[in-house]
Amino acid sequence: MIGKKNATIVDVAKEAGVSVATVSRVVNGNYPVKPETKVAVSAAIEKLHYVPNVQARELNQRRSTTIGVVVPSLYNMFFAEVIDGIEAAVRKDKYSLLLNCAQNDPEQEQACIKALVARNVAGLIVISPNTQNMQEDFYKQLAERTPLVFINGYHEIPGASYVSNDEAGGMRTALTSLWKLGHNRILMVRGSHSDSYEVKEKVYRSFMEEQGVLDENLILDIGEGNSVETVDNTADYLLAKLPEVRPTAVCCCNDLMAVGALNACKLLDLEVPRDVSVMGFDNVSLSRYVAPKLTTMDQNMFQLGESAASLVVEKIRFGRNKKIVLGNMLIERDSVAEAHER
Amino acid sequence: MIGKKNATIVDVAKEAGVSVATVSRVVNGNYPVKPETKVAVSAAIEKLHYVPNVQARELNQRRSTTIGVVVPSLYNMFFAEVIDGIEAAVRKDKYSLLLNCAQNDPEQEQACIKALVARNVAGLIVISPNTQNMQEDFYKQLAERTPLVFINGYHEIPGASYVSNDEAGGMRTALTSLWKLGHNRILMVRGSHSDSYEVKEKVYRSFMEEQGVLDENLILDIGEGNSVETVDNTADYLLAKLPEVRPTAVCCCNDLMAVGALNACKLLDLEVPRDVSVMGFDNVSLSRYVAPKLTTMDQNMFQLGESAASLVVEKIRFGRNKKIVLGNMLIERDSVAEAHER
DNA sequence: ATGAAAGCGCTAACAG
DNA sequence: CTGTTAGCGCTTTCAT
Repeated sequence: MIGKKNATIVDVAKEAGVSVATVSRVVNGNYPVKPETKVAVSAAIEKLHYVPNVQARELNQRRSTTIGVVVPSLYNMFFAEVIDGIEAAVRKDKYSLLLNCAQNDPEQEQACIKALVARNVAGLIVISPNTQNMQEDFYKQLAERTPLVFINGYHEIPGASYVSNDEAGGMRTALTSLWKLGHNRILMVRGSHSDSYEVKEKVYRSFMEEQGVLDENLILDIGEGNSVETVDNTADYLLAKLPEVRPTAVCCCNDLMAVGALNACKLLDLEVPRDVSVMGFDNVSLSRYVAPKLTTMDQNMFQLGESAASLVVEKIRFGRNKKIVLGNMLIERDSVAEAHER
Repeated sequence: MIGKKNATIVDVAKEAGVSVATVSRVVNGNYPVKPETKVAVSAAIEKLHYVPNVQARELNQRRSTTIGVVVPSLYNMFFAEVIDGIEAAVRKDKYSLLLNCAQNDPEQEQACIKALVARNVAGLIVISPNTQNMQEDFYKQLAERTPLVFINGYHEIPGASYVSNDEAGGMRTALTSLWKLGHNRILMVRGSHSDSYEVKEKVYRSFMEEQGVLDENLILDIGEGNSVETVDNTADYLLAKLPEVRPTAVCCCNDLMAVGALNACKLLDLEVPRDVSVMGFDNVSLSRYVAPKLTTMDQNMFQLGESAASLVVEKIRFGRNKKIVLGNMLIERDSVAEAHER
């Protein structure tokens, strides 16, 4: 490395003609220091561009002010918006954010977390954890030593905190609203490897059973639900599925899939919502920009992130774990209408 | 904090009945260790769930394996996709990523960077730096002590590395293609506070001057270009501007603005591209999902991120700074067509 | 092949 | 009010 070496507290002490303890005191302002020495020290700090080494400080104090975040993907705006919320909240509490992307891969998810733990994070937030990892002992072990909060994770891990939207309730609301509009053949589109999909499918099944119309053919798993290809994959699947099962409505587990559904309909010359209704989930910004605008369940991502941040901090400071379930709301726009015969 | 205390190297040494040096050696595998002791140590590590403390290691070695990233906003998918590229590349080199969001605020941008420096990052990547900060001494000072790379930053800072798309070239290509289609009243839509906009406006001006049709009324600054409100703000501005200046085409500095333009046209009953053409910039995923699909300049965000990562690493390891300019390509979709009288 | 010890940059008693 | 010192968890000579 080229470049000037960073000044240390010792350099500053020498420059100012005081001890390192005094420098530390003026930096932290936690003990009285005579005004004139403070001035001298400040001058030295200024002159040498001294920046305290947080790593050293935290090592000494046996604490940490960084929190680790693991996302399955950055592709879905859902995650970006959640991260935004986390970042904003965490900043207020003077923590920094170490971000890792698991790329929808359970092993990489574990690797990310190990790396984060090695970096001595004060706590960990995992967004939409991989189902498989939740079933193994992995997270159980982890929760014993590191404050851990899941966003939209549903397996019970002792000691972990949770924040989620009421996805089950949201799904039921979505389904109910569709049903009331006369839709009796509702195709559910889901993805793989996340608990959220399981939760939603379960609600779908019980709702449909209640109505006495559960049809296994009306559940479609399009695979990875948060990748660059999700929209196009969904459209591809639906190109075959739609003519085959002729649903009156398509109820999707996220907005990416819903946009894929929109595109498939366009290709099949089905007009949305006249010929078929499309329901989204999440209410990412994208849902307002497509045509027709998506009717979708809002997940309030920013708040999801904020809440998660406050829960890690609470766990870090007081050892308390908690569960927060945020309500969600149906955003009615233009992709859902009354069912028609066709 | 509740929870078990993390084991340290000392605990492991005791458990295995060896010295800390030996434990260090088996952890790092950098010195010969007798097989049986290695086994004993490994067992102790396993038993105590020992994870080496990276902070302590790095303090000792006076190095760092974390790199800091500053984005102005997470709202525009442009940034998410760039971060994705950085994350993937950085991971390969065993670095971790400390993410900070400046929320489009120059002061917060500085605060982010200071926090990152205090955390002893090995290097820094700043995406779309704030124009104002680039003009002050701030980055100049910084570059003297910390490896620094800008993504789409244009002020010359000695010692910094740069990666950008050829935004000037891209703008010219976009304009040329519009011009060839007969558009002679091209409204340019830009944002504030980023060098990118300046670069593009400059190209716009000289291009229009060359054609002898430069009209100050045809340059519109919609303010913040990467916020939640960008799309709607743009639409609002355009609702007034479009009837007033009656352009044949709208050339936008990013896709968010272009989507806003699309929405404004819809509201004004202008059909795109029949009545007016809309040109985007970036080619974020969004641009494929709106209707009509955006014709736009691809910026290849992932590669932008990857390249930036490789440049920081190069600067960290060898002290070399470099400039990379990636080419970009016009993606012709459905929002641009020949100019019509109207 | 292994241990003892110094020291990375910092804070926090403790002693003046 | 200020200086001295121990030690955070780790790596790395230097001995053995």
